Amino acid sequence: MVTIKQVASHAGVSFKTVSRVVNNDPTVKSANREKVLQSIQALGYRPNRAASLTRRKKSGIFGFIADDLLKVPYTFDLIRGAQQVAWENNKELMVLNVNEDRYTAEKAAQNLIEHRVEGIIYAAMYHHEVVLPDILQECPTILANCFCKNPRFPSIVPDEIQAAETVTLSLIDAGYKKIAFMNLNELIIAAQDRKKGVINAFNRRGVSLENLHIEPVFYGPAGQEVSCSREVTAKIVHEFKPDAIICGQDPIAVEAYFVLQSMGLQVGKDIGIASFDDWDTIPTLLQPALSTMALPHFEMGAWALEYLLNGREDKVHEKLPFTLVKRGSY
Amino acid sequence: MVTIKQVASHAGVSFKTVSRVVNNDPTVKSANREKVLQSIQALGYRPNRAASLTRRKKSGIFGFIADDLLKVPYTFDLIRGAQQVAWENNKELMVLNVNEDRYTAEKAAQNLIEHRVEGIIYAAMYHHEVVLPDILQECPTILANCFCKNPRFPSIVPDEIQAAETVTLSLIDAGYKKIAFMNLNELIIAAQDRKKGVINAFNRRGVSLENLHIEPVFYGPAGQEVSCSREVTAKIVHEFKPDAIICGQDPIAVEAYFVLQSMGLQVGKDIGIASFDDWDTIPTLLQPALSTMALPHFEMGAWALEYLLNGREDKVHEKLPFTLVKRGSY
DNA sequence: AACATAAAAGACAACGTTGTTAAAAATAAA
DNA sequence: TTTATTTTTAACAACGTTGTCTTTTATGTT
Repeated sequence: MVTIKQVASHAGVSFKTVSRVVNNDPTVKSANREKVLQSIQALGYRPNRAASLTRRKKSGIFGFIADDLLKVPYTFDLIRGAQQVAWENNKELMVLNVNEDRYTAEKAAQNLIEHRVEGIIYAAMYHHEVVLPDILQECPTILANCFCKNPRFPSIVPDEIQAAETVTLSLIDAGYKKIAFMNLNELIIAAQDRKKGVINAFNRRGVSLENLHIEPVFYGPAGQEVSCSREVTAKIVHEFKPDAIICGQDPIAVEAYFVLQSMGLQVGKDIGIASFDDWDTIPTLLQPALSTMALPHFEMGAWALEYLLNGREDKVHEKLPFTLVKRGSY
Repeated sequence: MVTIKQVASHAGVSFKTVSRVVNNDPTVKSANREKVLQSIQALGYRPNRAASLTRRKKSGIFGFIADDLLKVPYTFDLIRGAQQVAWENNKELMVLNVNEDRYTAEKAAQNLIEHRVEGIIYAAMYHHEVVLPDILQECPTILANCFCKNPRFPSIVPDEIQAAETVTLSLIDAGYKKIAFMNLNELIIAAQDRKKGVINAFNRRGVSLENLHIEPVFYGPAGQEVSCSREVTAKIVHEFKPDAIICGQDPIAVEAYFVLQSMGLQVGKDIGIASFDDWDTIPTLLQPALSTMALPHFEMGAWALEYLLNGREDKVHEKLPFTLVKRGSY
């Protein structure tokens, strides 16, 4: 490949002048700058990042380690958010998808550190606790959409309580009186916190908890969960007779819609439905479109990169709010 | 950070010996190797990739440019496939998500070339024609899930004709007599090719085309398409009276299921449904689960990286087959 | 015109590695 | 034991940049 020295001799200046032009150093006479620019163009010169990094102290690269689990569409927004902030600051993001057996987080972190990244975001597909390899202590690291035992790692997670409280208040204020909540697997933090949020809302509005029914629809250890959304929907409608149902995630709502339709109930009219996630394409695929609490994935990604970018060292454990996306389902 | 020289003086050898140990050079006495290894451990040495790249000819890095559109869950498999092959060969993949206005493919390619990547995969969310920036000609580049006018760029795309033919043959052979195909927007290549495939199947089995009805359910220019899946489903069932429907993509099937249920028709019993994509979570969310032609995203990603890895220069335009995932919908 | 000063360009070391070649040490052969 | 040969280590250049310092050139002042 063409080097700075070849450009220099082609332009008839010293190679240091070429370096100055490439780095937009203002102390170059415009006549020379012009000559150099033309030579760069003519020879097709491309700076060699590796070489420049040997002299610069900062690499300008940030790492993003993604739990392979990253299968759910909207989680990609975590990457987007981080990348957006990286672009705005002329930084680069190296995304590595990891996977327990094939390519471990340990290996990924090692690669990133060898590239001298300025910081690492470790992101998980769903909000849960993770165990990090020790090597991550060698580099500023922030957890996104997850947390770990070691308090020295800062983290940014969605505010599950706020989300549940917000959507429940919205339902109550819209006039719904009897609400059922088909929760996620109670083993996961999101389910536990959302339960609190729903109850908070009832208490804040002074509504008796007799008008609330909470029941999980996923059981079993993570990864091999069994769903019983349809059965629970049918049972709840028959027995508890709610006028609104909150679903723990958008796919549950899809199943609920089917069951309700088969029972002759019209969503949005005979019964209100709300949900969590804003799982791309699903909410608008339904009729009426699904009102759902959108996870702040993009915002978490952006927040995490911003944290690293600012060279912060404080061990924050931040929570970001969900956003209510109101559509026609209640 | 710790350098090779610091390790050397700690271990009491020359820095070249440390370099040899790091690179697994067998010509190091095991006693010395041991000493060096311990020093590396003790000092927490991490090789500096940038520095090593100044001397090595190959960077060991491949670039992956993803059309931002990458919003659909399964498309992530393109990246997974490429990454898998990269891992197996001890290479790295730099994934850059691009976006018409914010971060162009041009800019992404420039960055990758500055990192001296050995090759670039340019991947699109859906199978369509793309326009590539000229800079990509400076580096071995292959298109995945897309193609472009310039024949000098090799490409790997899904075999739409094969897919449509396969699923149609499967339906005919399962005894279905009247088949409706709710196609994608006819402006896109997938819709055009699948139409051919469906017709091929009818011809191969000698079934009259009177038993086939093809109609698109998306209209308008890409990006601002209007869907009329529900209307078309209802109309087709009333007028054409098919015993099986093929949906152009899984979300269309979701809508069809709703319409059919509302008409009192049971999928898998009264009417067969098949689809394209294997759009994660959707097929198994439905009841009965949806039989669908899975796009070979993972395989395309892997194939593309393999192509680059082998230093191939031939201008192939390869097609990879879909896989029929048979579930209960027909 | 002479001088002082500021602006621009150049020379050269340095970055942390690997490649090459020479030297030293270990081993085998005589 | 000496010599030849092989194995192992070391010395030093090289990679393509940027940082620092010096020199040259241009500009302004008297």
